[in-house]
Amino acid sequence: MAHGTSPRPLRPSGLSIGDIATRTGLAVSAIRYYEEEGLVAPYRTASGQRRFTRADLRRLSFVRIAQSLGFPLSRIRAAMQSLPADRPPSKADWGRISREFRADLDARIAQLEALRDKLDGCIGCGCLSLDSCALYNERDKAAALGDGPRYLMGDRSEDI
Amino acid sequence: MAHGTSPRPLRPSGLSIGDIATRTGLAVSAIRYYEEEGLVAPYRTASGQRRFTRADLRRLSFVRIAQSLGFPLSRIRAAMQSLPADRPPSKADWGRISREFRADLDARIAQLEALRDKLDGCIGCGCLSLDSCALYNERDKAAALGDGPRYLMGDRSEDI
DNA sequence: GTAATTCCTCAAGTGAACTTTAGGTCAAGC
DNA sequence: GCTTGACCTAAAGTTCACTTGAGGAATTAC
Repeated sequence: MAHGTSPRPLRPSGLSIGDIATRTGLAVSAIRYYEEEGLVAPYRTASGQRRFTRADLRRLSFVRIAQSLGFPLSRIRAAMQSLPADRPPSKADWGRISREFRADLDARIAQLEALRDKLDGCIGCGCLSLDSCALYNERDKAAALGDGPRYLMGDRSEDI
Repeated sequence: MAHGTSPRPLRPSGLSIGDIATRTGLAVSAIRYYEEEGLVAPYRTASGQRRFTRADLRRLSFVRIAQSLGFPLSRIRAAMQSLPADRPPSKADWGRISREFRADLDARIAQLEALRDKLDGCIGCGCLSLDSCALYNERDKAAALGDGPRYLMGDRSEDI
């Protein structure tokens, strides 16, 4: 920690990257990476050091939480782009994004449950080799989870 | 397809990698990769071409299904290592692995539901910035999902 | 018998989400 | 006033799960 034994109150000069790291549990290198990726935009001191506001702290906490829920950074960035740039986001702003993610999450859980039930009926009964097996043919259906292992979310609308 | 317009019956010589690819929906390159990773072990013809048995087809189908459920290859390999090497796996063998994955899946769904509910209570109410927020402090708890973004499964028992 | 496929290996590339390293600047504590 | 630690940038490395490409051999189709 840079500014003493406990992180100083945010005012007047904002938090350093080290302070933010300990507060959010993110690595310093991860925070720099998130800035590169446009997930957060700290201002700089005269000498070029990053300084973070309370709103930045919230953004980064949200990134961490959404990540732990399995959302890719691209999705998180997209959602956060709807946050206001001119004023600090309000409770309502965050609530809107939260509801968006909540809906995605519900869908993902439902999909997972459906597949789990097929797993019971299908692998459990040994029919894995049959061409009529529901799980086996899952790939043919529109409702299948993303078809690449890298896209667990199933929310990627681009090509592939 | 190598052996005619429709894939020939498995006997006497097994299926080629191309046949397996069309049957499982996997790419040829993916199947080669899975062999490298020890997930399947086809035999070879005199000239070095891969030939797959019915048991191999089942293994690869299982890999595809488990992948779509979000399990990493390392986990799938670990589970399949308990399959017998000397005889083709029985219905009971697959059933045991299936139950194992089903349990993991249930746990994952439960975790996701718990986090979703916290998302409601926590981000929804705007408390994201408070140090007492449950989601915010999720990382401190043993029950948290894997702490790296690459490990959505939370089933990785190694270091980190 | 030849052309078109399919197959082979090995090496390198891809994308996501970072970390690590190298080489330096700046600020805090004594 | 100097050392120590935190900070900076830029580039390269890491892991997972593959794909792509190069260069060549074997098989199949006509």
